[in-house]
Amino acid sequence: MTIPFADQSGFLSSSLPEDTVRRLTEAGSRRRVPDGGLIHAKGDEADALFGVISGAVRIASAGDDGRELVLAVLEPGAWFGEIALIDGGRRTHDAVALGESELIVVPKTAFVRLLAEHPPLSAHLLVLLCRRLRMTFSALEDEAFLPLDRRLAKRLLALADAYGEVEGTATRIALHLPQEELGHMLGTSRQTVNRLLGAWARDGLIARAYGRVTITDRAALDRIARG
Amino acid sequence: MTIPFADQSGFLSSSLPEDTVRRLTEAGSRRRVPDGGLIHAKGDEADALFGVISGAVRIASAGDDGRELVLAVLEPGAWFGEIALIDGGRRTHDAVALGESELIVVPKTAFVRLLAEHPPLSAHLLVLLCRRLRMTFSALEDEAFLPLDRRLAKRLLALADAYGEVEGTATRIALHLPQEELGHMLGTSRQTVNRLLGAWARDGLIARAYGRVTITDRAALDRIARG
DNA sequence: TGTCGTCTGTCGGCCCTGCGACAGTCCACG
DNA sequence: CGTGGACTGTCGCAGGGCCGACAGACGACA
Repeated sequence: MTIPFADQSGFLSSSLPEDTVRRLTEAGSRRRVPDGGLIHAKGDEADALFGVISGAVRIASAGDDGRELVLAVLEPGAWFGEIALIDGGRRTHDAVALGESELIVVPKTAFVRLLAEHPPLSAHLLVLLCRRLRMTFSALEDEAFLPLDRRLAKRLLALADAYGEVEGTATRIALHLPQEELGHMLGTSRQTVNRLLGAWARDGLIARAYGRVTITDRAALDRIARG
Repeated sequence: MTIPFADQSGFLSSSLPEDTVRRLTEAGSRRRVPDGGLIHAKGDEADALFGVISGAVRIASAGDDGRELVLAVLEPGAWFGEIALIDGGRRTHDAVALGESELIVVPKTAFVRLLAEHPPLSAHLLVLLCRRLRMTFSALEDEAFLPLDRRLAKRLLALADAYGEVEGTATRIALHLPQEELGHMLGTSRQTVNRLLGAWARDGLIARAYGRVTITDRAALDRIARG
């Protein structure tokens, strides 16, 4: 499964003229959120756009039972929350801080004003929404088509791209990442994730540690991800 | 599973000022497509926006093997193909005519010009893209969370909404709809669909015919869909 | 009206995955 | 520095769903 938004680390800042980003940041204020702090919940009314300055934000939605689907983990530079602002609807997901995080909060009124006064913004938002749509389509297809091992391999590689810290020939995913969390991301159980990781660890593709995964043979993992 | 786009029968025409729709239709030409005709394939370069005048269009993407994921079946009044036009990328899905169909084809150049000359268009496209995103999110969640019977029930109800023909107390889905096609929509097998439909037919919720399904107890089906 | 391709209905075997259970390990926090 | 909570590793069972197979029903089209 791809991680929608994962390559959106730039979101606004990489895709919009520096000018626009500056206006947004100036219109907003900073807010510090503790680890696990709820930024907004699915179904909330929306009153702001957010940007990640430091830390990380987990975008997820919960099912009827306790299950949870993690759509993305956003890193610094990413912006989120624009959907409900644009269409006036409710929030589509829960957003929770992963580690103590700092955000930029742009009030709805300021965002709307900027949208009206600064025409380039809407043109760029169109492109960015299309990109999100493509990523979500891709996630949907992966979910429907790919066997679990390919999905897990893709997800690990994507996490490594976003959060990898190189250690010699290996890449450590610098996130607190219990196997149950991986299960949530894939819509599967902790035990199944454990079994796959176990097999890969035996073959030397990855190394497991407490709440942490390190990729030791990226090429082999890539081969699994591609089928 | 919800059907993304299913309530987009109006798409542009219901959400945009009549004025804009007129400009679009005037900028385009009409094209007749035979049953099963390929309008565009996933991965194609995009050179036009399409609107459905008559017939229907199936939006789907194929997996590596023969499998296929049907995202939506568009009815007259719906527009599609704007994503690749906006972001300049490839087509995200296959679009195939379902029954002899007539389309409006708006060339890319005309669409782009209208986007530039007619500011309200981009504002409305923003809202519409957000709506599509929400529907795709919803499809993704359904795929991840809902058991098969609920997904099938939801899909039948959505199809009945879009294509139902009332016959007394029953609603016949006026589409050629083999069970294998239903399986494709849900990412499951024909046999599993058959088993579920069989159980529901025994309980009087639906009636099955050759390539056709009729809903006879909508309330009960709704209860299944809601869990 | 006959024929052939499509669609339905149904089995049984098999595999994957979920789930409960439980022991062992790690580490955060007091 | 000790302890409780979190996480891992691993069974085995049960259930759901896939797949191949095949007979029978339907209907489009000649």
